[in-house]
Amino acid sequence: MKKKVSLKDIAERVGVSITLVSYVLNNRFKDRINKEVAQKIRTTAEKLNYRPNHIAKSLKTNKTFTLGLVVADIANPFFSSLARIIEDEAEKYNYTVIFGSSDESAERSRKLINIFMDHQVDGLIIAPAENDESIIETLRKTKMPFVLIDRYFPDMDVSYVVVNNFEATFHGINHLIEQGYTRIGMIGFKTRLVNLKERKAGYKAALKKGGLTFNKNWLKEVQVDDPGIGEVENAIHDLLSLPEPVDAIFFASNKVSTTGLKYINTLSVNIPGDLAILTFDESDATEIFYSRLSHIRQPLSEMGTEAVKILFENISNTKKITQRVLQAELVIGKSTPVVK
Amino acid sequence: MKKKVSLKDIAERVGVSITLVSYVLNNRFKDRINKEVAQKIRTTAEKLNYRPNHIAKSLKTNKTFTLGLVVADIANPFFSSLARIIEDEAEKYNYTVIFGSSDESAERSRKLINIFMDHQVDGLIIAPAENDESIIETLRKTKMPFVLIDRYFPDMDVSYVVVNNFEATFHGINHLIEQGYTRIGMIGFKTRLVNLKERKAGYKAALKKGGLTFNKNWLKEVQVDDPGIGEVENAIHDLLSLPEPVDAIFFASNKVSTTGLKYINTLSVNIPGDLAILTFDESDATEIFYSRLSHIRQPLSEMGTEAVKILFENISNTKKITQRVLQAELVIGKSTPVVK
DNA sequence: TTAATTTGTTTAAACGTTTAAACAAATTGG
DNA sequence: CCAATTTGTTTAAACGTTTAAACAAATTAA
Repeated sequence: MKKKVSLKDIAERVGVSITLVSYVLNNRFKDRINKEVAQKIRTTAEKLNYRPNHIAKSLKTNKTFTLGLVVADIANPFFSSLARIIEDEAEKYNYTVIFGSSDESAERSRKLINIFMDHQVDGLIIAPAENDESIIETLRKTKMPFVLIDRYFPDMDVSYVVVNNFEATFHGINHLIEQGYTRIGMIGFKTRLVNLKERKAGYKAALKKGGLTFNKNWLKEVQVDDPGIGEVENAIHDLLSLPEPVDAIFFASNKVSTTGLKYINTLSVNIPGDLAILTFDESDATEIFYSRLSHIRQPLSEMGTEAVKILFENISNTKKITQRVLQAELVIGKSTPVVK
Repeated sequence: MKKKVSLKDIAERVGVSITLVSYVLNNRFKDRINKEVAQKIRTTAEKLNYRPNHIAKSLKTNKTFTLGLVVADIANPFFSSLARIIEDEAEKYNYTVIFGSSDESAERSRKLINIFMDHQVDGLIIAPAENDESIIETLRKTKMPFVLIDRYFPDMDVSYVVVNNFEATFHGINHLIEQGYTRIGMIGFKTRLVNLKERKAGYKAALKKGGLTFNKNWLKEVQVDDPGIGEVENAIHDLLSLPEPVDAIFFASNKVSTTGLKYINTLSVNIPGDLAILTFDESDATEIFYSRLSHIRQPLSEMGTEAVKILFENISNTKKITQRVLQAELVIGKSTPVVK
C-alpha cells in the first residue's frame, strides 16, 4: 500500500489549506467554517483513510498521551495485575501505557525513567527500587508529573499510593497469636525498601504486643532482586529444623510465598496441622494451595485507579502532592486455624 | 526547574550552529569536526543536562523505537511473562514497548492497533482475538511490520510464532491413555481461535487413536472472553457427576486450569487418586497444587525472542514472512500416575 | 454610503530534530 | 602560484502538525 496520508493530502484533494483541514478534523471554529466544505473535508479524510500523526501532533502540543510505568517485574502477577488496572484507567483518559521492569535495580530504574522521559511521556507511575531516592529526588525537581506506587520514601515530598504495611502485618501476626501460635517465623527481605521494612516492623511489634519475645532465628531475610537459588527453601528448612521449630510462617510477599509454597509441597509437612501459613498478597497460590490460605490482601484495583487519578491531577493542576495510604485487608482462610 | 534544553540552547551557549551540535552528539562526521569544538559541545550538553527530544527525532526519521504489544490480558501470567521476555528482547534493540489488552474482543484489538499505529510504532506483536481476521488482513496490506503470537490464522500469509498445539495435546492425552485412564474429560473453549481448536482436535485424535470413543459429555467448552461466572465450576461438576464420571481432566489452558483447580480444592476429590489432571500451560498452580501437575509447557522464552527477532527482520528487511511453530513439551508430574 | 463587523479562509511561524547542499578557509598538487 | 581538494562549519528545508494573526469578501450599522 501507498504512503501515509497527511493533512496536506486532504487539503490538496479538497482544494483548501492545511489549516482548514486541521480545524475541521479537530472540530475547532465549527461555527465559522462552511458546512459543506467541512463535510467534504471529513468525507475525503474518511475516504483516504486519514489517521493523524500522533508524533507530529505531540511535537507541537507537547502532549504525547502516553504514560510510563516502571515496575519491578511485569511478569510478577502483583505488578501485571496493577498494570492491567492502570491500563484500563489510563484508557479512560485516552492514554497509552509504556512499561518497563527495573528488576529492583536502581540503575535500571534510572535508565527506564530516562528513556520514558526522552519519549516525552506526560507522566510516570513508578514502583521505585531500593536505591532510587536520588533518582526520584532529581525527578522531583523536574516538571515531570509522577506518582510512586507500592513503595515510597518516607520523608520525600512526592505523591504516592501505598498500603498500611505495618498495621496490616501487625493485624495478621496478631491474628496468628490469637489463634494460639507461639513460634511465628517470617520470611522477608534483606532490603531498605520501606514497605518491606514496615512489614518486618509490624511483625516484631505484634510479637511484642502478644507477649512473644522475638527470636532472631525466626526471621529469615532473602534478597529482593536476584532471587538467589534456594534462599527461600533454605530459610524454610532452617525454620523447621530449629530445636523448637516454628509453628507458623508469615511470608512477606507473593514472591517468597510462591516459591515457599512450592517447596513446602515437596516436604511432608502438614498444613495447617504442623504449620500455619500467612502470606502478604493474594495470588493464585492463595486459593490453590490445598487449604485456602490466610493472607493480607492489597486493594490492587484501588491502588491502580488512585495512582492514575493522582497522576492526572498532577498533569493538569501541576505540583499538587497527594499521598494515599490504602488499607490492606486480612483475609482469614483455612491455613491459620485455632491451635488445639 | 527550568525549560527543557534543546540543541539550540547548546548551540547558542557554545556559539556554533544547531547542525554541528547535532552532528557531534550523534557522532557523525567525527573525522571532519574539530576535536576541541566537539569536546566543548559535549561538555556543555552534559552540563545543561541535555536529553534529546525523541518525538522531534521521530518526526524527522520516521522511527519511534517503540513497538506495540497487543495481548488478550496483561494480567494473565501467560501474557505478562511473554511481555517481560519481549521487553527484555526489545531493549537489546533499544526499543520500548507499549502494550494493551484486547480482552479477546475484536473491537478492542482494532482500537489498540489503531492507537499504536497513530503513535507511529515501528512494529507490532499481536496475540489476535477471535474475529481479528479482517483487522489483520487490513494490516497486512499496510507497510506496518507485525508478527502474530500464540494465535494465528491458518491461511493468512503473515508472520507468526505459535506452538504445535495439536501434537502437544495429542501427546498429552496419549500419555493419559498409556497410564490407563479411559474416561478423559476436557475443559476447553467455545471459540474459533485456531490454537484452541487444535487442542480440541488433538484431544479427539488421541482418544480415537487410543481406541477410546469420544463421548460428547466429556468435552466442556466455556467462553474465552467474559469468563462466565461458574462456567468452569459447572463443567467440572458435570464431568464428575456423569453416570460414569471421568477419571481424568485435561484443562486446555492456564485460565481454565487455575479456576478449575481452585474449585477442585473445595471438593472432596482426591488428586490423583480419584481424578488425574493434565493442563496446558505452566503456572504457579502447576507446582503449588499439592501433587505436582503434569502439564504441557509452552516455550515462552523462545516464543518471545523469536517474535521479536522476526519483527525486527521485518522492520529492516521488509515484507519477509516467517512462520515459526515451536514445540510445546509434555512435563510429567504427579497428577497422572499409572492407574492401578 | 461608508465604516465597522462578521464570515470564511489562508499565511506563516513554530515545535526540535535531521540532513543534503552550500560555503569559506586552509591545504595540497603540479 | 593557481587550481583543485580538503577541512570545518553553516544554511535551509523538511518531517506533519497546531495556532496566532492576517486577510478578502460579504454583511450590517449608522
